[in-house]
Amino acid sequence: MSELSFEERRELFLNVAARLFEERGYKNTSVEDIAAELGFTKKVFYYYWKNKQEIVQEIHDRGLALINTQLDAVLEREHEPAARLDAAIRNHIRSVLRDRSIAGALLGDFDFSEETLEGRRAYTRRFQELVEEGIAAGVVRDLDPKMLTFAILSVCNSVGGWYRPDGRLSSEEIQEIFASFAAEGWRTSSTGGR
Amino acid sequence: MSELSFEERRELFLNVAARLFEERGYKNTSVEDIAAELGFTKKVFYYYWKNKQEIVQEIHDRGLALINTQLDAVLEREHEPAARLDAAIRNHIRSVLRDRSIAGALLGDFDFSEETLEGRRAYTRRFQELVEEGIAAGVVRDLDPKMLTFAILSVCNSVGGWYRPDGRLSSEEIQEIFASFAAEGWRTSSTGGR
DNA sequence: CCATTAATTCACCAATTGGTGAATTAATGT
DNA sequence: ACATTAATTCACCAATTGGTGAATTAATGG
Repeated sequence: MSELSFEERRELFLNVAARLFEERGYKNTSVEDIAAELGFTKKVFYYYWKNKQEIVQEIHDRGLALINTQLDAVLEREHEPAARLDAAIRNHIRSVLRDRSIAGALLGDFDFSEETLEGRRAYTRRFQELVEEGIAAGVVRDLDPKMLTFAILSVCNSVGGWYRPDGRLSSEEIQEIFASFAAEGWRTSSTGGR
Repeated sequence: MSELSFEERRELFLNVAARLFEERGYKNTSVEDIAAELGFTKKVFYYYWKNKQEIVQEIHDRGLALINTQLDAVLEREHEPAARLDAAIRNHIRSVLRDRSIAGALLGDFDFSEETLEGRRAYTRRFQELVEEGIAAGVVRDLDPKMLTFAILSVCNSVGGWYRPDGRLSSEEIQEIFASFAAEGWRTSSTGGR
């Protein structure tokens, strides 16, 4: 009758914690809050987790691993530089919209381990490489690659801050709008030329 | 010999608090930290301020008032819809780069009063109106105005998150890159037409 | 049934922190 | 000098919170 394994129970904590961190912020969520949400004393939390830092770390690491894996798959299918960057952007937005803990992880206010921060930097670097390849191929504007990468990622990340599944627009629509904005900006391309 | 008025002393606290909030975050800055930075006991803080909420509120409100005033001035000079939106964007980026407390205020994690939140919404609405005027005039792409406004502002705000005055690029360069990205996106305009 | 291990609770500690009351010192006008 | 007010300090409270030790209950295998 005891249905859940140790790992499954951990998963339970993980999901609840991710949701609460994202709703109230890391500092505003106590270990007791997390445990209480599952009907437990906070000591139970410490039975499954070493400390508060460990769980937020794991939320972050899983989110980053997921988005990286999906990016692998996406990039395998695209070969033209502009298409690759566009696909990476759409993958990022999609990930953030689907799994809110990813947004929380990427924007969070907690202090991560150096290792985790390096993971974040590595992901950013993947993007910057796509940008640089695009510039080299002449399909991406010749702006400072680092700044351009930051700008693109900030657009992608921002949707996580306010998107609600029951909102006016579907996640597909939002993805389309933001990816399109990142690619073309707000200005009407003067089709008349010049 | 006592050189500072009550108001001037308040200003002192205001500046220090703004800097600390922005460096460490609101929750991670104690009232004692703020007072200690000025060589005071924390009780002195409470001599000049009602509570912690009051000072963060005032930081936010001043920042918002400043950026609104500057936007007034900027918009008085521009009349063509595209130029107005572009000028508003540059004004926003410039403000965020110059006064770091504005970035902190716009991105902060504290819980604001309803009144303050309304101020924030009003500022966003000004932007959205510029976007809508641009769409009506055919100089801004016909994307969902609200989403487009969010996307633009998220780009503008993001610079506040990592800009350091002693960094590789000047604030003018950053402003140019981000405003340009917001307007045109990352994709090379295929000058070949189509 | 019993011994062992897994899971959970209770009561507590220590540190931090927002905030306060009462007393003390510095400045000021008269 | 002196009374008054402005400015500041000290000691403290109460609440929150991350984390722990010891005991207790539930599950399990022999």
